Amino acid sequence: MVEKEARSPVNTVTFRLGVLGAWQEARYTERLAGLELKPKHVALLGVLRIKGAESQLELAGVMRVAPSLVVQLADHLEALGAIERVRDPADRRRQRLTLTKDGIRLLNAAGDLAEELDEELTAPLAPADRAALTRILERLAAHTGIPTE
Amino acid sequence: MVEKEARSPVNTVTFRLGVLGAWQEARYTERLAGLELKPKHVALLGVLRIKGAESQLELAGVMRVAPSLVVQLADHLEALGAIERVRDPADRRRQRLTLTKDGIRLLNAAGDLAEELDEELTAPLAPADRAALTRILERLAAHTGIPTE
DNA sequence: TATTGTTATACTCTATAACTATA
DNA sequence: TATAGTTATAGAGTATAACAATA
Repeated sequence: MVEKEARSPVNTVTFRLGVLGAWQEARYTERLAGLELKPKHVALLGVLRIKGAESQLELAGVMRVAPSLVVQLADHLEALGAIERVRDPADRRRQRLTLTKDGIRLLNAAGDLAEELDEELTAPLAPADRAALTRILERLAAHTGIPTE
Repeated sequence: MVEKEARSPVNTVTFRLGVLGAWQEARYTERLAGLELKPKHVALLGVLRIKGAESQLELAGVMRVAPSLVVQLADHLEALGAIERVRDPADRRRQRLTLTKDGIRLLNAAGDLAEELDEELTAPLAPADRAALTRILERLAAHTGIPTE
């Protein structure tokens, strides 16, 4: 009979994802400051490009955040000129959000910043491991229902 | 001349680590509730087992959180009987924190919960990819100075 | 005077609840 | 009456600043 070794939680994937994720997100937040964006704004823009959104409520569902948060994020993005809100003529309660040219530029700029951070983070990894990490995280994201482009 | 493809930030390692990490940490927080612990408490216990701490200030440095937060976390863990605070006789300003038997039990229980979540999260991965993920995250943790047991 | 720990306060993020407009 | 969006409020988490004890 094999006694299971008591492993410290700090060595689990769960724990390390949490710590590394928070660490990397903090650094991303700093770099995004120049664009007047925070990661959640980027997430909203990203979802818009991937699949659009027939309503803000739908967007809240996809992003798994409260509808009231989508309002705040969209307010800011609209003020930046990154998105446009268009009332659905068929149902005037709904606001359709669309990416503007400037929004696409912002999203690409945010993408460049994220890639820079990727480079820095994965610098100590062998090329094969970098590729593996990218592939595995994509797999996990897809499996947990996180939007993927 | 190769034009670099504009990649969406949502497909970067940086962004996915942030989203997956927050998602998994939220689930871990739920499961830990029964132990009256939050992830930061587990982190403190974990660091204590790995390397001990000559002072709370040192612990704050290792954990990369404010000293005032260590006080709160330690207050709670002491109330649970998981740690003991012992004044350093040589320098009575310092509080040395030590894990108790109960603290070790709690840490192990928290480890079991994290392993359960690991199983669930990595279920869709091939065994080789699970191993790769564990190995790569450990590598990244070590490289960014995150404590490792 | 400098350092450790603690307490008081404030800020950020985000959710819940209440409200408005439209259906 | 039900739904989309919005606004108001509240809570969690954590940092910064002020303070106390010891060196």
